[in-house]
Amino acid sequence: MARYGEKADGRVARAQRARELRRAAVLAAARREFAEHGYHSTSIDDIIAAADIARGTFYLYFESKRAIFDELLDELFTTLQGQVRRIETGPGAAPPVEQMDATVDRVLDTLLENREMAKILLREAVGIDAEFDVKLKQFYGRIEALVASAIRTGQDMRLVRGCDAEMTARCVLGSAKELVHWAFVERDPTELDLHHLGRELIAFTLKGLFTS
Amino acid sequence: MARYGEKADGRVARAQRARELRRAAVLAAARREFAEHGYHSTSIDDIIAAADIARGTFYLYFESKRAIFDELLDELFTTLQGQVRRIETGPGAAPPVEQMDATVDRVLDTLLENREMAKILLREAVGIDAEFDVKLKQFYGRIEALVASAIRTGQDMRLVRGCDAEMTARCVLGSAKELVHWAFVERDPTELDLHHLGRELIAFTLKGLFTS
Amino acid sequence: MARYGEKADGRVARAQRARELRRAAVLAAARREFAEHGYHSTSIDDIIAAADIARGTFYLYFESKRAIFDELLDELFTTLQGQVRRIETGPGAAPPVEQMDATVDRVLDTLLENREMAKILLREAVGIDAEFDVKLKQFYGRIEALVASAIRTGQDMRLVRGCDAEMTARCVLGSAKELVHWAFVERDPTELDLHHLGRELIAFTLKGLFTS
Amino acid sequence: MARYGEKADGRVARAQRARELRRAAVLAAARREFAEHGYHSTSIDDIIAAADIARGTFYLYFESKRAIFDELLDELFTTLQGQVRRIETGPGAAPPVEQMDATVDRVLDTLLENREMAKILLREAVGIDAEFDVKLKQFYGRIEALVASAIRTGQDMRLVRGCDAEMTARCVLGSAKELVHWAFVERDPTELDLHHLGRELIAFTLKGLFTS
DNA sequence: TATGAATGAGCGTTCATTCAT
DNA sequence: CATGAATGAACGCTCATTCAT
Repeated sequence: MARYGEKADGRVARAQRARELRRAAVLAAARREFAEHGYHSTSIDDIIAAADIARGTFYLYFESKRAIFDELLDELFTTLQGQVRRIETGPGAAPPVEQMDATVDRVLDTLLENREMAKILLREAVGIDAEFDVKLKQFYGRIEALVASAIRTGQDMRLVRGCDAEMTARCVLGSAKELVHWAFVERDPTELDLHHLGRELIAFTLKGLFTS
Repeated sequence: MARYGEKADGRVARAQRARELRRAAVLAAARREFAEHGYHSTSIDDIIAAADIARGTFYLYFESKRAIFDELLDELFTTLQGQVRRIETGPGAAPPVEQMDATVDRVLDTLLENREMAKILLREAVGIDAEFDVKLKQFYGRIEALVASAIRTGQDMRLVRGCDAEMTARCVLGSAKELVHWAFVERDPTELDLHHLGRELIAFTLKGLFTS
Repeated sequence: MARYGEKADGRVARAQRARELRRAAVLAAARREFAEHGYHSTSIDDIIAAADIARGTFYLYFESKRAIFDELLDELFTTLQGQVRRIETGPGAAPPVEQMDATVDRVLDTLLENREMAKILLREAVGIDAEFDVKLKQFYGRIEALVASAIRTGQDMRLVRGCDAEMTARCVLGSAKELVHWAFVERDPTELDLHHLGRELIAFTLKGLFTS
Repeated sequence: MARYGEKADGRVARAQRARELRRAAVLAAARREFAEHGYHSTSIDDIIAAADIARGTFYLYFESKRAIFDELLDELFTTLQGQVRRIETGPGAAPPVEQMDATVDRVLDTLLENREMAKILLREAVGIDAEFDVKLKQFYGRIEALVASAIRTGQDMRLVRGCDAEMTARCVLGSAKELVHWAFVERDPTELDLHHLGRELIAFTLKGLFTS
């Protein structure tokens, strides 16, 4: 019956779980510190003090300061990318504007739930190192591609102006980033009406400044 | 006749010029290094190697690493702020859209002429130190205020939609920043049609995505 | 029984002790270097080489070069001040000269036990920084005040000549400092008869040069 | 007739004189700076600014910072040593105490005339480097030898107690140094009655504290 | 002779990472 | 697995000295 094995497995599994809990606690501590002070101004000392672990323990769970920062970013990237969905145009699909509204609300809610990492994402424009720059570029690149593709679809449907899809996608992305930066870094997003903010963003994005 | 005086003045003036040339060369080297690697990843060593001067020489011309960075930023801030003008609405003023076009073109040309510093401005989002953060915030804050004020004026004239002026100004600023980031950091701005880019930006800003 | 706790406590206590030993070793190394070369001519490099530790290790134990120097000085100040006592004149007190003898012997023994720091104290007249100058001045000031007060008491008792107490206290202090400097810096105090030296100092201080 | 030679000599001599004036001016500037801030806290920058000369010019007149400091010290040493005279005991000589009085007054006046260097001498106990320490030791050693010799003479004449001449000479020297330090470094010697100070010093030196 | 721009060895300090326990 | 003392490369900066003009 492999009782020993079972027992051992149980022990191993429990240890595994404990390990994961610990790891998550360190990640959480690092997230708080990075969000508060930025990458460069956060030292390993800050993180281990916040996580209440020893110096060496940190390196049992993470390869380096860079690695934990990467992991935190990847976590947010993955979560966010799950919220941004291609706009469906098939029969029976919800109206595109409704889909946009829903996506924007989902993204804003996700950012609110992860507001520490959101701050990091918006603050650490670049400058950590070349690899980080590439990662950031890829993340925004993917979103931009989605937006550009939506623009092209909209153009095909005669809903969207005949504009340069790539450049305009950047403009859309920039509006969103700046507005979110304003809300999350300069203001306190818990005290703002994020739904209203989403509507203003979409209105600007779709209609621009001019009265129609 | 004062030949001696003239001669001495000549020597002093030549030395003065040499000094300014050297200073400019160090500034240029630092500009290249900062633009390439960002503030934190650029060391005094990098700068003096790029400028081909000795350690001490650097400190003959600049007080500190921070000081040279500041000077480079201020240089760009001053130049840029001279290009952004309040839109005139009085009788005899050019049509607002023409004024916007002109301002956008001027700014894009200025950025092209200072593209290394433009990269720095767009890359170093924050995190150098508190003073720098304030400076950056003030710079963008001034522009945002200008845009918000233009939006309010436009609203009074029934040209602009009834939107939240502050949030929308952020969106406008964000569109511009992101588009310029795309053009200057991810692409090579010398190979792009900046005039076309400006038109796309203005079109998006004024009309949004929708076909009118 | 708390065997685990005991074991853990034992480990912690041992680490604590090791830390203190190491700290003391660094202090000793610094003391030797400072005594040999003075504050300015002793570099962190000298200290860590003498203590056979790495650069960073030094900063685990001391905040700065200044801090370790201060600690060494304060150590001596405290020890010395405990040896210098106000001369008792109440009934049942030992004769003043006996008290002086005892104090001088105690101080000389203390200096002998701390001869490296004694050298520092006598050598670093001033010039490290303003704070240090103040500290030194205060130390000697306290002693001078004690001596001046003893002189005034002696004058009241008609034991001491009618002299300027402040100036004469300086003379007394100067005699002692110079004699100790001679013994500790120019000679090897371990090869001198410090008791004899103390008697000579007191004889000079009390009786001067002249045959009575 | 060697007219040319004479003219040339005249020119050379005039240049020589100008050179010496310049040199003296630099020395004076350095003296002021060293007296004010001490050796370590005085930089070449301070000296050339005070002397109003160029960096390179300094090195035309002096080999190094150390060299000019040495020269200033030597200057004072020489001047002072000329004022301290062996006490004459032959027939027809003035009474020893009168000679002491005169020497002390001469030395105090000389120190007053050279009070900047006096401050340096008293402040820079040591720590500049080994060579400087030796120089200082030799200077005080010579004075000590003079005093010790005077003590021995006095002992032969039964004027002076049977004390250890070397140690007691140190005590005498120490009294003087400390009193002068008090007057010149801690007080303003121009506002003190140096004659009175000299009398107190001699009284203490000869009679000690006790009432005779 | 006089200049002052240029030099570079050296300083004190920091901090991400390693490793013996 | 957990610890935290130890490490040392790298940093920004200073300043006595040199040297081309």
